[in-house]
Amino acid sequence: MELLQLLECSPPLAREPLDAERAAGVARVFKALGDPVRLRILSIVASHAGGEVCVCDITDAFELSQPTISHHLKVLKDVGLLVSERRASWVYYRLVPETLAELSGLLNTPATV
Amino acid sequence: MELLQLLECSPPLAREPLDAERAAGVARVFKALGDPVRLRILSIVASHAGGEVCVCDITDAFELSQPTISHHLKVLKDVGLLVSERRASWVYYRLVPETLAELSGLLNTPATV
DNA sequence: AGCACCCATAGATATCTGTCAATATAGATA
DNA sequence: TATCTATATTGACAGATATCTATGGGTGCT
Repeated sequence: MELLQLLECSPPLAREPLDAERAAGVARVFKALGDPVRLRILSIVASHAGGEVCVCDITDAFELSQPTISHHLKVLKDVGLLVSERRASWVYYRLVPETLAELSGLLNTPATV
Repeated sequence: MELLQLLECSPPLAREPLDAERAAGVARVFKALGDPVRLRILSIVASHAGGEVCVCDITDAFELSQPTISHHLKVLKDVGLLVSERRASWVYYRLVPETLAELSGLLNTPATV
């Protein structure tokens, strides 16, 4: 099952105990967010006017090697938080807001549900 | 700075690029959520009627050693997602809904902000 | 064709992490 | 005090991960 589909059919954590299978899928996404560099990359992409960012712009924002940034982008893409598109020599990354929204809903507490 | 305070004064990821210092703090919390066992523990505590759960009940829900569960509880507690209280021989864990709510807010996308 | 630039992949390595067995600590009870 | 139960801590170890260098693949330009 796709991760986004799994997120879509998962009730908030505070509603009922999460079963093992869903927990494994959801944990993959949170683990992707559990790195400061990836959080910053995601934030750069998510907050960028126009909605997409070139890899070169991301690389410039860090003092890390280009392969390291490429690795982090792949992790974020693999869990469905980002998508990429190549145009000419450049590759552009965009946020998948649905995935972020599903995650947000998962964290809703009884008061907010 | 306390992690909850840091979360409280962090704008949504999609509002502006997260600075390195905040990213480090926020990543700690997401990293704690990035393990399936911890997600299930958190969900058990969060969804439990009465709001608190004895460690023994959590241990019974997994086929893992007691020290392993204790370790995961410590991780969740260290990032401010859970608090604990000892009463007699037993230790009870409770959710900190504010932390969960702040995380949820952090993930809000432009459409939802 | 050749070159320069952008990005991804492969391989290596040091560090981090999840797990367990063993042990320690704290409270209750006899 | 001795002992039992519940939980935490310690130490060890296998596997995961973040990072780098080196290399490959794709695109445009001359």
